[in-house]
Amino acid sequence: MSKIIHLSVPAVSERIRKLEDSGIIMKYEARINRGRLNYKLLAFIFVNIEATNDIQPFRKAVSHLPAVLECHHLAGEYDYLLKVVCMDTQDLEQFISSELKTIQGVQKTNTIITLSSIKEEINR
Amino acid sequence: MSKIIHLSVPAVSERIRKLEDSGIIMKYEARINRGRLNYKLLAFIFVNIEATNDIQPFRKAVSHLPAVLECHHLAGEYDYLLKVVCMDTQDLEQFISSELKTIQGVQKTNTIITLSSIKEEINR
DNA sequence: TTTGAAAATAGGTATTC
DNA sequence: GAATACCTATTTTCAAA
Repeated sequence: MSKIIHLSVPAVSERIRKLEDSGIIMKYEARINRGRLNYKLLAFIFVNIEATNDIQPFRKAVSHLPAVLECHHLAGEYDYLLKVVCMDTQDLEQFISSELKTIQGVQKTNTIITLSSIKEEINR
Repeated sequence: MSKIIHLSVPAVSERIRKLEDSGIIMKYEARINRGRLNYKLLAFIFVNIEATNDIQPFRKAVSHLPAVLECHHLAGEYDYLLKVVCMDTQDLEQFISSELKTIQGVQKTNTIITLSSIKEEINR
């Protein structure tokens, strides 16, 4: 008998299986302490893309950059928002000049440094 | 024999145990498809806090708001950046006016709506 | 290789539509 | 009466020693 949820083990298993099958649970993953692996700098970078032809290659490029944790298409002044992790400011500079700005069509960017993170979850 | 990594099962288990014990692996979690649970709207909200006295209560308050996935302390024009999930624009309006702006010291806010997410990972 | 715990499965009942 | 969601009991699997 499961203690918290007042359901037997098989009943819980069955519910989980249904969530998996229906795609509500997408995957399971380990949560890594980035700081311990020396990725101590978190930054948000707003990006504007020059031409519509550049959009698809840009999306593909950022998808493959390991420093880019997130990439969101935005409504408003900027086109995209990137969430980026680096080791330090030098590493960030390297990322911006040698990786981000070398992508075709990347025009204006605006980088905001995070001092600390009060909360960081992936699921609601 | 593990196929991908060319290591025996006990060797892999031992590595995982060390990562857990050292705090590099912090936890394991299921990744949920938010859209399937009707949380279809993702927004970033910049926030300024009026007085230094308001900071600690603000941090505590946002930590407990389920709609707030992330809260980062920023360098630059704004003090904090929130990543927020809602069901729709009406739900977002409700969040901003009835939850966020009722927190003591929350002054100027600037909300940016996400149209789509190209990439969304938690680990580097 | 062994052993113990956890997960999967089988079989059965109550409830809902 | 068909489908669903739960139970207990049993078997199987898997990981730690």
